[in-house]
Amino acid sequence: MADKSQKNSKISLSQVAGAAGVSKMTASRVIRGEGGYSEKTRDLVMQQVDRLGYLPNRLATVFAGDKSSTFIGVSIPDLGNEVFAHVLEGIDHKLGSFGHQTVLGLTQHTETAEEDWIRAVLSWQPAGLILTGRFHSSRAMDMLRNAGIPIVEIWDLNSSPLDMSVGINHFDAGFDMGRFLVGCGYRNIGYVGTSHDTANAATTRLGGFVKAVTAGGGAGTKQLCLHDTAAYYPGYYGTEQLLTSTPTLDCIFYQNDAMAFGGMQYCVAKGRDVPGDIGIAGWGDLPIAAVLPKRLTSMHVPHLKLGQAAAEMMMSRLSGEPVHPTRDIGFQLIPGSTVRNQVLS
Amino acid sequence: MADKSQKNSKISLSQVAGAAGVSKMTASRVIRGEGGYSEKTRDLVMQQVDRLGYLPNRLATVFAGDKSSTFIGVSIPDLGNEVFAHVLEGIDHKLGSFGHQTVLGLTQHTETAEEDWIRAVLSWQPAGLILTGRFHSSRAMDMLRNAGIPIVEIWDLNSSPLDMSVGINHFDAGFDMGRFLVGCGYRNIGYVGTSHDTANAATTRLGGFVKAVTAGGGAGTKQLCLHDTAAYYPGYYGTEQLLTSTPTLDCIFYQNDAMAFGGMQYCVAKGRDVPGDIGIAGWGDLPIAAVLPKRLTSMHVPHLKLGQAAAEMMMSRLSGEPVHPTRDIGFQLIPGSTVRNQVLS
DNA sequence: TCCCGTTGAGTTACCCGTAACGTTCGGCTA
DNA sequence: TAGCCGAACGTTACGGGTAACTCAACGGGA
Repeated sequence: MADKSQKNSKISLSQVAGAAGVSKMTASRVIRGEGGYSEKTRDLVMQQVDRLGYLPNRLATVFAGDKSSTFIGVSIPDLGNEVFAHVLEGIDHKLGSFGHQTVLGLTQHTETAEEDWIRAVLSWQPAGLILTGRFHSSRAMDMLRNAGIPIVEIWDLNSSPLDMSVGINHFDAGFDMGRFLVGCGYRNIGYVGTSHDTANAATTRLGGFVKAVTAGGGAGTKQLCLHDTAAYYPGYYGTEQLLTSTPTLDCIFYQNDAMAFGGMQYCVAKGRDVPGDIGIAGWGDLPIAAVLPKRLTSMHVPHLKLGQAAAEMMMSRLSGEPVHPTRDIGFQLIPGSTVRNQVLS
Repeated sequence: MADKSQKNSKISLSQVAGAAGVSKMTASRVIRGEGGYSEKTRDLVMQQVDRLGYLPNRLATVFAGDKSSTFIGVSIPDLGNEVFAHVLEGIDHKLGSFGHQTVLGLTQHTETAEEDWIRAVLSWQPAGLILTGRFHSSRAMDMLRNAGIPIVEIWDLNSSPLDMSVGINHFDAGFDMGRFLVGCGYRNIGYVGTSHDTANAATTRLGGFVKAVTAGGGAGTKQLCLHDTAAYYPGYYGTEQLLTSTPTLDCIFYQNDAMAFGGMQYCVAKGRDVPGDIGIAGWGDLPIAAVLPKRLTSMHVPHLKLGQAAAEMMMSRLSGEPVHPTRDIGFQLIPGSTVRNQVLS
């Protein structure tokens, strides 16, 4: 009896059944609680389950039933950016509450890393995929279409998604920010961000931004795209670079709040008054804003809610409910006090 | 020919084999590239693989070979804390580079959530587990011991781990910070952190801290533990609470940098000079420190490296190499300038 | 007493790859 | 030209669990 518990290797259903003196099928029925057995049998089986520490092998279940698993592949560009950490948190909580698991993939903003990850994760027969962004390599697109599982594209709202999409329209959001800054009277506006090989939401946003600035009579936006992470320190030295090469700028828009904060610190360190001398606008409305004396001009996106919405769409689809394929989660401009007061027109 | 590509359902090896006019086994050999086939056969098979978009079903592979999967379960308390986001990033990159996948579990600092997640993830036959912290429920411990797979406990160095452990000694780190602050001449030191139902690294750290302060002649540390997340704003209002109830404090140690930064902002807002009136010390050395005019007194822990080290230990163990069961990743005290200069003794 | 429905439990086939053999066949040697 | 060998490829069994089916025992009503 006791010698069996020495074994480290996996306990299988038939071992449990054998120990309980019943057939595999009976043990299976008891463990799944689907009925068709006497109470005595149930006790016999459950006793052995406890004694042997049996854990069902879900791989085998998926395999046998030709049904999909309970794990969802989730691709995220990176976690250095707080924004995506919150999105992921929202996704994982919601998925967990439905008994599903997150299989993570950090793609480093590259399509090839995403493609490799998609191939790997699809080979494990996931129930669905949640992908950040709407740009994927063509081979990735082929695999995704062939997979025949629910897919939610998040962050960058895709009006004609592979399957489903939730996020915001980054072009519009960039446009709104541009119009707002122009409305504040700024005309020589710069941009500091990071560049990646592939198109992404930040690029789209910048497109909308530039359009609004140009349409509003601003000079062409002076752009600086660093080959670095979109973090505090790159924001600092990016601002240094930009202001050194173009000292006439009266306002800078940043790819995200971390960069904007870094930029603001540079300005403060150099004795430039914000927003008197120069306006600063970020993106994302980081939690740190709650304790700063000056609220950073930014754009609020409900990140946690976005993640939860993505997971909910996935769960609805998996349970066969009708799901609207796109969902705009919305954004809100935070006027803040790092730009001049808006000029009423 | 073309009508087959309409099918969304999974393409199996035998379908590929059938289309190529060879047996399953031959197709399998070609796809795995293990040799034993002619070039003509290889071309025939690979042609069908491309045409049909065949993706191997890894479930079946695991099943057939009785080998484990390429899943590594990774439990993390939460991602609101930047620190753990970086650890996770380090883990996922390293695992990914070895062709393994991260199955994420956010435990919200609770043992029951961790236990539920462990049960769920073990049923997917992961190759190994990486768990944050060294405290687990007793049922979790049973399952972990029975699982017979490599386990790395991270963050809080466990000198007698379940299997392997990498991290730092939080008691020592807390002690060092306490001794440092006492050395700076502080005697009425407060603490602001968050409380959770279960023991964790922050608790251990606080223990070491209190011991050093008491041993150094400081008054008993006045502690405030909020039921909230360890973030900027809780640091702000926690400081307000603590300083209102105990105005005589000359220094506050925080659970992490975010709280410390929030606390510092409160002090600044109330016109209190840091470190003239009051010293501020945090924990974690956040990236934001790089752009602040005053370096926050803190403790640097190489988070990314910690995550990578955990993944490396896991990979070494899985490939059968000998692995030292514990690894101290080390920490470094950042004196900063939010405390008074150390009094030389 | 016979028949039939119900309940409890066993049997078989299957899912998709792979390991371990078996088979075929062409080429080389004696 | 028999004999042998090895490359190339096929066959079979297996793994853990489940669906669908079969079967035996038992009890109640006609």
